[in-house]
Amino acid sequence: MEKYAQTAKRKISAVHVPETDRRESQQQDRAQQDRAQVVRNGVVSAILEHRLHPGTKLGEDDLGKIYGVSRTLVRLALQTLAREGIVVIKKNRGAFVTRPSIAQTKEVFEARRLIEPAIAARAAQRATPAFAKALDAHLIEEAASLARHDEQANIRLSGDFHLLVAQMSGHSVFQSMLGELITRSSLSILMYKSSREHLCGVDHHREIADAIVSGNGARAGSLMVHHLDEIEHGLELKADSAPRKGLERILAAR
Amino acid sequence: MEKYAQTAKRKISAVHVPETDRRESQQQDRAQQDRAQVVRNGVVSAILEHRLHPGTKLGEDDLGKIYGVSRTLVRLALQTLAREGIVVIKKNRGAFVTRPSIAQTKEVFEARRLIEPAIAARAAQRATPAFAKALDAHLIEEAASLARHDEQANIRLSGDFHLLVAQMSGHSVFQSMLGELITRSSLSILMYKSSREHLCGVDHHREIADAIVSGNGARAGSLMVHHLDEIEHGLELKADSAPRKGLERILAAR
DNA sequence: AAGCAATAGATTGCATGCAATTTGGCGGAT
DNA sequence: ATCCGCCAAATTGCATGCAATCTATTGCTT
Repeated sequence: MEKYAQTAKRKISAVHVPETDRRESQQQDRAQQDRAQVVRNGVVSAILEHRLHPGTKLGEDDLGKIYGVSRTLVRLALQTLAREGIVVIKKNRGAFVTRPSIAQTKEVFEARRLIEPAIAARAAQRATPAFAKALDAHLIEEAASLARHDEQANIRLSGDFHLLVAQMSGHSVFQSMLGELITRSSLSILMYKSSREHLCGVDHHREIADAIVSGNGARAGSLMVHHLDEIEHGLELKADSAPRKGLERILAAR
Repeated sequence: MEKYAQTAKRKISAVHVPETDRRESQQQDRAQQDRAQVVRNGVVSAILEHRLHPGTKLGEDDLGKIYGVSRTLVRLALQTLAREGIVVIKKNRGAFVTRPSIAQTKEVFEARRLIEPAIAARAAQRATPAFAKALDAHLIEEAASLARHDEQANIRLSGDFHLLVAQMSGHSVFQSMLGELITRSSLSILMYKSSREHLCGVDHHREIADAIVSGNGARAGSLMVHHLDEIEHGLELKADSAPRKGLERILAAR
């Protein structure tokens, strides 16, 4: 439990975006200082890669030891995560990985169904060869992760696709909103995914990308909604199977 | 500069909402501890009431002295404000009240035009007598503030109306998103409002409320879009008159 | 034996202190 | 006279320490 690679949002930032856009989004990110971000990203990665489960307690000292930083920075990271809805801080109790309720999960997907079509449509309007290339490169990588059955990579790349589209939209507000929603979605998926077929193929993404590149915003939007619907319907959002957490979940499944 | 009343979101919380909703939104808020929130609210109020202007530096020691808390808590509040987009933190430089650019302002309003109709429609679906009463009470208060030419109160109440509708929607994700957008809108309005007629009458709000109470979601949504359009068009978002900030900009333009 | 109370341990909340970085002023060189 | 570089004051970045709160174990009482 000593090395937590921080690979989230790794290659996303390598994509070229117009100068004004980049300046703005950077401006926002500069709000967080470096080392706290490392902790935050580490936790997010760990969650996305199933190393950390909903309900797990994140002690300040524990994290501090792992990352070699003081509790001050851990606290800061935890605070950020709390604002993103990834972690819940209970007063005098500590921080815990959020265990999204069914209602919360539905809310997150509803929000995505509202925002993402708009994002996709905007991206289609602004499509350029450079963007097309970036999309293509991403889809190839995504397909590769799927081919080699690298679930962890695929989960991350799957989210990155949506983030990439958001970046193409050139709308920093939508972009940051979607960032939060995607992470929260991942948590929900992690918690409620039906045991069978959890990985959505790359086909949807491919279709959406095509629509965007060809400038067909309306089609991109409706495809996006459909895609999100499929993801949500792939979850078992029933009250009975609901909050299966850490160890119990695995044990209870047998 | 000694007493910063913290009246933001004051009566909002007095509105009755279904138990499940309240529990969830509280759960989120508990992430911030009390005293840091006091600082945060104080700054927000100060901004909304024109006591603090875009570009102003918010020194840690200064705020700490004013509110009687240590820099640790000030830092936390500043961090929160930064995430909300109200403040920009420059590394090793300090925190400054955000000076929203024209592009950012447009983005914020675009986001609101997307989200708020959906919120209004949802609110209309869930309309209950209790909610109707809350809306009515709010509109009366808003009209009163307008009648006595209390601009500060009106600015705050005007934002609170939208927040109230969001609360009625029972959608905590939309609610928190809108909270941020509204505060940022206020900043933009503060910066770009045309010198003449800045206060939008209470008429729009009244119409929207009526549509919601009568359960007409579609109408509530379109009225909302129209309302937001009017607000945005009331701003002077032209590059020339744009960021009338300190002196640098004006001088640099020559 | 079960339930309650008190104490000990652990963990978070917050403040303060020290190191690092930036800013503004001062002096010297061109 | 202007520009460049250096030094000092101020401010933020971060870590540590102490107090407050919660949890859990132990022991006592009924």
